[in-house]
Formats: sequence, C-alpha cells, structure tokens
Amino acid sequence: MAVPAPWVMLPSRDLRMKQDIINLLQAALAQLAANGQLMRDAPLPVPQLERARDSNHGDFATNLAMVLAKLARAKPRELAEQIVAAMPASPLIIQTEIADPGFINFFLADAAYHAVVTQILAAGSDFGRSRIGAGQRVQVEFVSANPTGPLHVGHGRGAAYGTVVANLLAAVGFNVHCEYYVNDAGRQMDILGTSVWLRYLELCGEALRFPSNGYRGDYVWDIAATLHREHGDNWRVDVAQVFTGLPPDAPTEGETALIGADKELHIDALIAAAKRLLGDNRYRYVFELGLNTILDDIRNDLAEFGVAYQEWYSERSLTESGAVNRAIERLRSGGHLYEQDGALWFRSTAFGDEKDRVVVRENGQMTYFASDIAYHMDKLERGFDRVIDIWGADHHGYIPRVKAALQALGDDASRLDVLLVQFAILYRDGVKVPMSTRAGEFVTLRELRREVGRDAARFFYVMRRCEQHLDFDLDLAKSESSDNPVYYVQYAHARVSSVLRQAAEKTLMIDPSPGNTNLERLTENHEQALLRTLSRYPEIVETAAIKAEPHQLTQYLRELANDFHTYYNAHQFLVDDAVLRDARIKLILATRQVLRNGLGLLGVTAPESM
RNA sequence: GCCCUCGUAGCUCAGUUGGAUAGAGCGAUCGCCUCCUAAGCGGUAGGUCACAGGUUCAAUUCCUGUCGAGGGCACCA
Repeated sequence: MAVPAPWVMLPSRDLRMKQDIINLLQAALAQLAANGQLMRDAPLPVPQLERARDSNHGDFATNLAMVLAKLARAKPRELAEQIVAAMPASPLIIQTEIADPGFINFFLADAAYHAVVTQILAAGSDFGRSRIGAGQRVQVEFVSANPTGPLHVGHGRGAAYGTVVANLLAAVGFNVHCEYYVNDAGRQMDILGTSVWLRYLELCGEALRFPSNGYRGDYVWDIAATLHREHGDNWRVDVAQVFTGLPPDAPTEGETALIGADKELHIDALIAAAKRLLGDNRYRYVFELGLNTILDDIRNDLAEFGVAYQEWYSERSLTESGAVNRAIERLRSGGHLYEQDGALWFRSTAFGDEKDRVVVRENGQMTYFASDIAYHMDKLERGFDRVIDIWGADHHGYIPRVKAALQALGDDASRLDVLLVQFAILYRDGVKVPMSTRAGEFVTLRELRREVGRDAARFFYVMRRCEQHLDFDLDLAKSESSDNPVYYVQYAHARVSSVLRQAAEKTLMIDPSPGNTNLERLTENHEQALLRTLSRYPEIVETAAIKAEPHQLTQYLRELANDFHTYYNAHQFLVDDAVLRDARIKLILATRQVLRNGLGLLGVTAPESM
C-alpha cells in the first residue's frame, strides 16, 4: 500500500515569479527528452530553483544541470548549455548565465519586479495566500494544559506558536481545526478538588497541614472562598476525621522526614477521604467548581491573547462515549495487551518504544495514556488528513508510545506530527527571572501580557525556532526603540500611514494609478531591494507553513521593515514629480500591505500611527 | 546507562529541507535630523560553523563517533 507523502500538495501556482521560471525549465527538459538528449526511461526531476544569495549570481539559480549530469551522462556545463538553449523565450528573464560547476543563473527583468507591486495591490489581504494545502483537513492541538491552575509563560509560548502555525497553514490552503484537549478527568483534577476543599476547611477555621502535593496557589484560596460564600460552614468537617490514619506525607520545607513518608499515597488517601466525607454529590460539586473556574480563566486568558479554538475536547467525554474502552478492546483483539502484576499492559516495545506501558492500573483506574490512545484514535476517526500535536519539550519521551499505539490500532501513525516547544526563560535587567512551580512563584501568561502587551508577547514567543530555548528579554519587549523588533516592524507600517497622512495634508493626489503604470520609474537601488524583498513574501509564507516555522516570518518582516526604513531615509516619497510620486506611493502601499498581512498571521496589530 | 533536542561573531539567533565569498540584531566603535515620526539610517571591527572521520561534483546542512549544554527515561498528568 502506498504511503502518502508527508504533505500532499498542489503545485505552487501562486508563487508566480518563481513558478514561471520552473515552468520554463520543465519545458526545456521535455524538449531535451524529446530530442533524446536525456536517458529515455529516466523520470524527469522537478527542477529546484532557489533565490540567489549573491546578486552577482542573478535573481534565481538552479542546480538542475548538476543533478542531471549523471543521468544524462554529460558534463554539467554542457548540459546546462543545452538546457538554456532549450528554454522557451520569456519576457521575465533578461539574461541567463552558466557558472561553475554547473549552476544556471537567471537575471530577471525589472518589469518582473514592478509587476509584484501590482499583484500585491490587486490581491490586498490575500497576497501571500495560496492553495497548496488543497483544502486538506489538518488538526492542530496545542496548549492543552491541565486545568489545575492559570496558564504560565511556558504555555504562552505553545499558545503563540500553535496559533501562528494554524494561521500559516490556513493561509496556504489547509482546512485547519484548532483544538484544546481538556484533561478534566484525571487524578490531578482530584488533587485540585481536594486542595480546594482543604482550603475551604481552613476558611471555616480548621487548622490543618496542607499536603506537599496539593496545589498551593492563591487561586485555590479564591475558589475555596467562593465555596465558602455559597455554603458557609455547612460542609465543614472536623479535620481529625480527614487526617487520622493517613499514610504520612513527604516533608515540606523545615519538616523532618517521617518513616514511610510518601506524598503520593498521602494525597491519594486525602482524595479518598474527601470523597467519603463529602459524599458523591458534594465532592462532584467541589470538583466541578474548581475545574470550571480555572477553565473559564484559561479560556478568557487565551481569548485575550488572540487564540481561538474550534473545539475544547473533554477527556471525560472519551470515557463517557466508550471510546477508551473501544480503543482498549481494539488493542486487546489485536493481541497487543497482556496482564502482569495485576495491571494491563500495552506491548509498545513491539513498535519501537523503550518499554511496555500500563493502560489499566492495578487499582482498576485507566492511565492518562489510555485516554490518550483513545483521543488519538478519535482524531484519526474524525477524518483529519493530518494531525499536529504541539507539546512541551519535556513530553518528548511520550511520542514513541503514542505512535506505537496508533500503529497497533492499524492506523497510519505518519499522519501524526508532534512538534515540541522548548521552555521560555524570562530575563529582567539581564537576570533570569526565577520560576519554580513548587514554590508557586511562576509567572503567569496574564502577568506577562500585562507587562509587555499582547503584540510583543506574540512576536517574541515565535521569534525563535520552537525547539530552541527562548530567552525572553522583558526589558527589550517593553522598550520603544528600534532594538525592539516588534516596534521596528510596526513602526514601518505606521510610517507608511504617516506619509499618506502628510500627503493628504499637502492635498497631494495619492490615489494610485492603475496597473503597472509609472512603475518603471522605480529605479533606485533601495527600490530594487525593496521590490525583491516584497516578491519573496509568498515563498516565505509557504515554507514557514510547511515547516511549521513562524520565526521565518518574523525574520522576514524585520528584513522588509529594514528595507523600508533604509529607503525612507534615503529618498523623499512625496516629491514634486507626480509620476515618480505615484510610483513611490504604490511601492510603499504595497510594502504596507505585506507588513500588514505578515503581522496579521502573527496575530500582531499593524498600527496606523505610533 | 539509554533516548531526544541543541552546539554558528563577545551576547541572542538566522542560514532558503546538500550549493557559489557563512548572515542579521544587540553590545563595541565612528558618523547622519533647516528634510514625509531619529520609535529611523549608514560605516568599521568581530568566525577553525564544538571536535574527528565518512558519504559526493559540492557538507554549517546528511551519516558515525567523541566532547559539552538542556530535557526525558512512572501502575503522574
């Protein structure tokens, strides 16, 4: 059975400039093949065309002759000459050159670049969008933090990265479905509920020793206060009933260790006590209050951060719908499960995992992994062509077992991509901001947004490759200077708007002329550079999307802004020569459009003035 | 010990999925506002791409090994 290529894509018809040249090369190859100058049966390669790094090498270059040399049993240079000779004439290309050891370099006509301005102005906010995704359905799951507390800055990076990747994929024609997996069923949620209840008892006036494994954040007190407001002391119990006979907890700071101390056994016993003393209904109420309060906070936080999901998928619903049992049955009937030490194990080592994994614990409880198998089975059953999971890098060891499970289920595990996001480290005054979950002194996403603003947070988060540790300089993110890449790019956008306002004040006509009119007047070096950069934008969006690398876009926008600022410093736009002025205004309008489109994909505002 | 990610200028990072003389920003240093926002621009200095092999026309890029950094190796989520 044929395995589908990682990304099945339509040809990049929308990348006009580049694709036009590729078409010419393909025509040349077909010509050579027809003449018998190439091996008869050999398949023709798709020409690889790249932007020349050095302007001495023209605008584009291809290594086609070198790649083909062996196949054609010819010397690269000679083959290059044959290819060039076989190429149909085109007004795009002004000069072709063959360089050692066999590169074919293309020099483009100025008119080809002038046409880019026209294309941008005609396409507007659609410039850079394409259809290479061909409407394939892609699911992107990201953040998915346990609703046991507010999002912190680490989640923020996943949120920014995930949402920009989704934007990029949508821009190149994929049908994107963003999803947050809500872990609303697991033991961690029981620990949260129990933490809330213990704080409630404290509010009732009970004195108790808070468990080392409990959630200690202030938000737990807030939820407990809500509970106390609603029910007063009615749900109060004597703490002696809660704590007597419990296995000892691990020591917290300043305590000495007790014999047999085990924080896990201790907290599990506390959960059991909470369930027993509260009864099912009341326990469930406390549990739900904690879950819903925090989940509402997370939803609100992400919405304010400009992150929107199509779906919030409940882990609990997987159990309720029977999906978890169904997944386990499928594994069982496939012979992939076995019992040992009272637990049910999945033989993941048969699919390359390091060790086998438990799916049902000795005590009968499903593991998180069991739900996750069901969840990923469900994702593929929902018909997504591709599934992208974005996880914190600390979960990387989890990938082989999830892929193993999909294989064991008979699914195509290559449809799942897991992207890992490294941690973000905050710096203030050049010093690392200490963050430790244990001490409860982590910085929340909300605090970060309040401090540096949404735009800076979004931009900084995706500035680096995701598998790279991110040094997040808070002072830089807040600074209003060209050192700050967000302001630098936004300022370029605002500057164009400012120029247009100036023109209006001077009552100059700034309605741009139609089509390519007057663009031949753009002859300055700075204008050439800007045009070249503008023409690259669709290629940038495409590679950033396919490689899931938003940083390519931030990098590009800096370059574009730089080209613009340089141009701005070197030349007046609102010149007396009306024809030249028209051409320049069209160029800066096109620049503003591309800045706006790029910032839009990043979820960063494009201000009219600063 | 095993696995994953990473190692590029003093610092933070790019490097077009193997291409031609390895690039930005910051910091350092020298300059530019009677001119559309100086929240801007330009010049100079700064490199054994961690190291050693291999693959080929071509390696910062792919493979192997060594060294170094971070993370992961639960009947936790």
